[in-house]
Formats: sequence, structure tokens, C-alpha cells
Amino acid sequence: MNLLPATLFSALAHDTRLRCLVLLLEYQELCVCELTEAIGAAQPHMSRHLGQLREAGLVTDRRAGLWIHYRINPELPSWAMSVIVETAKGVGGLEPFASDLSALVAMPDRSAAPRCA
Amino acid sequence: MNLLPATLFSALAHDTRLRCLVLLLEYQELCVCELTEAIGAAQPHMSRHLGQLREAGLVTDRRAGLWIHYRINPELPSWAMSVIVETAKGVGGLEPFASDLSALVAMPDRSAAPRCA
DNA sequence: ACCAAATATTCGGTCAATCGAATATAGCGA
DNA sequence: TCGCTATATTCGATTGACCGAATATTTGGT
Repeated sequence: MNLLPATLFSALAHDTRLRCLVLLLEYQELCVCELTEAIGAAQPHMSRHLGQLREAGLVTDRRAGLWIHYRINPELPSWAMSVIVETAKGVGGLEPFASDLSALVAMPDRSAAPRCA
Repeated sequence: MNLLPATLFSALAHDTRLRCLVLLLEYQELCVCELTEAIGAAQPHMSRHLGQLREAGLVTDRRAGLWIHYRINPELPSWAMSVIVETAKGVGGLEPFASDLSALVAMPDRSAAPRCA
């Protein structure tokens, strides 16, 4: 897969999108309502930015009934994956991500259907 | 040193700035005219983007007579440094960087005063 | 067929990034 | 002091990112 540096970095330059990727890195797969709740954003906001991530080729989506599950595109070039991983490592224990990650820990059981707002 | 992810990634999202960082990573220190020649941009263009890198805290500058030498800020957080290194590794052998890097190889001897346009 | 939940899109407006061209500043040597 | 070289800044214009609010689409259940 081909990915221009500017495409990746423009995507990572927005907190909402970066946090989505960090969360997807940890949880493999999350649906929109889970991401929305974890980040505490409005639904159209999340949908817009997930759309941008999809258009950039950074994530893939999978429809399962009413929900749409996103995951990091498994075909990402390895340098891009490394960039995301290094960012997640460096930024994981710091503000403004700590609060969001702890919110995520309290997320409903992923084996059941997500309990959305 | 503190560096917001959005600050780093916004900087990396522009090809000129990304290439400057990749070049500085390889050459430790370069002056503006060397970067300008290597990238093949107009001088105000380079100056503007170097200014942004400086404002973002990603590079430091050192005046030596008429020339101003830039280098990657040695106080960058390690995750940011890792991001730059991984990007340089992944992108180094590919377009559109290959042509620029080969142009750099042909750069004048760095031990002498730079021969600028 | 209809309703409700999850997700996506459109619209109008604002603010920031970028550019080319022109101009300004700073240091050096004669 | 003057002029040259390297670098920085300003200006006006264009383009693109982002937002909130409203609306549309898709799907499953009844």
C-alpha cells in the first residue's frame, strides 16, 4: 500500500483523529458509538473525522448490523504503523490523553452489544 | 521538553518541512542556503517554513557570521524523535524523496563555506 | 409499513495555512 | 560608509480545515 507522508501527518494533526487511532491501536476494533463516548464528542463530529481517516486509507470499516466497526488498516506501510505506535507509546501516559484513556477503561463490555447514548 | 502531538504532526504535514527534518536528521546541521538548494525551493519559501519549525520548537538555529545553521532540537521528546526517525527510514528510499536525497548527495563539501546560488 | 437507533452528509460561516512577489534586516568586507 | 550576501518579514489573495446545527440514510425490530 502507498501512503504519502503528508496524508498520514495531516490526519494525525487533529486530536480527535489521533485519539481514534490510538484507541484503535489498543482495542483492535471499535464502533462509532464507542469512539464517540470514549472521546466525548458529538456524533457528527466523530463521523466526519472517521470519514477523513477512512478517505486517507488509515482505517477500514466493517458493517455489523446497525453498528459500523473501525480498525486500523492492516495494509498500512510499516513506517506509518511505526509512527502511530511510537506516538501512542510516548503520548499514552500524558495529558490530554490520560483522562480519555481512563474513560475508555470504564467502557462497557465489548463482548456485548455496545450501550450507546 | 513538552510537545503537543498536534504541533509535531502539523509541522510534518508539509512536504518542505518534513524534508528539512529528514535532511537535518542525516546531516546534523545545515544552513538555510544548503536546505534551499537541496530542496529546490525559493528562499522566502524555505525561510518561512524553517520559521515555523523553529516556532514549533522542532529545530534550533545558530548564527555563524552570515549563515544561520539549523539542527533538530536536541531536547525533543523521545517519542517525537522516534516518529521522525521512523518516517525517515520508511520514506527515505521512496518518491518523492529519492530525487531530493540524490540531489543532496551532490551537495558541496560541508567543511568549506557553502556555495549558494 | 412504520418507528427508532446508529451513522453519515449537507449547509453556511469562520479561521488558519499557504503562496508569489516585493521588501526589509543583519553581518561582512572594502 | 557602501555594497553585497544570507536570511527574514510583510502584503494581498486564495484555498482548505473545522465547526455547530440540521437533515438524510441505513438497518433491524415490531
